Amino acid sequence: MARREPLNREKILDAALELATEEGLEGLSMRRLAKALGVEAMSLYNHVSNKADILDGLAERAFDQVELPDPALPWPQRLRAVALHMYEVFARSPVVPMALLTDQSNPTTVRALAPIDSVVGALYEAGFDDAAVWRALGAVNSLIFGSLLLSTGGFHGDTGEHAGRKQVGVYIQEMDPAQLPHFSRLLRNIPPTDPATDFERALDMLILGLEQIIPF
Amino acid sequence: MARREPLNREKILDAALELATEEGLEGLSMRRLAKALGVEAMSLYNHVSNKADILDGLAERAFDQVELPDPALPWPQRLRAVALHMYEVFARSPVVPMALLTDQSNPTTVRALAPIDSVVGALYEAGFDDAAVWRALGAVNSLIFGSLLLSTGGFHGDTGEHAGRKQVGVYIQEMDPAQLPHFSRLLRNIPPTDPATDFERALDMLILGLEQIIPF
DNA sequence: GGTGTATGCTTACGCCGTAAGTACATACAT
DNA sequence: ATGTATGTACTTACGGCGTAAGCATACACC
Repeated sequence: MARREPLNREKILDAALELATEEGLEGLSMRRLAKALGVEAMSLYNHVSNKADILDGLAERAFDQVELPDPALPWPQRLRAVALHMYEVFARSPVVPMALLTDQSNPTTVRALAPIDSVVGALYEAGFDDAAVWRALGAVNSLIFGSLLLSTGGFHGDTGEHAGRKQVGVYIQEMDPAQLPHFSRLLRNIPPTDPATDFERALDMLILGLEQIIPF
Repeated sequence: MARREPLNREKILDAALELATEEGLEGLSMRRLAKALGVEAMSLYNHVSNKADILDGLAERAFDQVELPDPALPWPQRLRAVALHMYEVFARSPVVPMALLTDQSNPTTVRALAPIDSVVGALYEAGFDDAAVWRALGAVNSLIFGSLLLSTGGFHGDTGEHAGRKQVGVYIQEMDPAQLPHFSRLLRNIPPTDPATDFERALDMLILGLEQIIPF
């Protein structure tokens, strides 16, 4: 009886990322994941400790892909580079920001936190004190994660919805232009923008704002 | 046999908000909600069509609490006022932004979309074209929802975590200051900031940025 | 009193994460 | 060559979830 090629953590994470990318976070279940690997659900527990562990692994892999910028660069460019890379990496694996924000994942390894450290370093170098660094870090993270979540799924009536048009069309028909004049005007003319460049512009505005309040 | 006080949608929404505020979105289940109302789970379906309907109801109530500013105000102040009110209202009911961003709720009524319409109106008045309005709306929403989600729950290693100290303490101990020098310095000195005022500052920076790029 | 309708209860289905126990293939010691 | 230990996988089971379907009951109105 031919023994099956053995399972391991990496294979599980590979399959989990693929499944979650196709089916979303709620489509990623231990049973479906096992089935995709040709295995029973409980067998997974020989290689990962639970579902949160899988999500942590995916998050860690993602953080790991974020390139850290040359520390010699001026701080605004460093901040910009890290934030953009984080956005791009997470946009490629939308499960990860979703899992992070819903507290289903909470990676704490050095590898995962290195990009954050880089951002914090840039802010300290700019001359901000602890409180200002804390606030600025929060603002940058909010923008990154908010943009990601709004552009993948959440609240279609509101923004993004990557592909656009499809669901938005429903709103246009249902909406009474007399009651929501501006919003319905906007929806009638949705421009073909790309979430990534939209994020980039917002980030630049934020960095501009930061540069204007650095203490001297 | 004493007939019980009849159920209705409002009572269900009241209890749902209370339960979700105490137990979080994942603690809000039809069974637990029914138990809190002294009723069986399936009885709820006589008054709401499903769980998403309950979440839509909560979101709508929240949006309804957002005060719309005097249209006579200059557009930056109007934008600021709506965004701040949205933040405050949602911060009071953290389930709502969570449900919106995870696509478990998607309200489409006029009442729910009025604040958005107000924001869009302010941006058009500023002179932005469709694409710029679309982007600015996305940036504002990202900041609002990102701030809310990061400060309630998501990714403690990263930011906010309202009460602070407790979980952060764990990180400080586990973290190697040699590998994450800046981040560990920051965590050692977490200043006692309030998420709401942090959001306010970030919003002001964003509005400042918007004012600088209005076309003339 | 009879009937229609709205409300609530019960049961059941197919999911979920995972605890606990079992079967078995290989690797090694004797 | 035989026996044993180890690790992997499978099976079963528990208590949760959302909700479809069917049944019981209490009231409003004739």
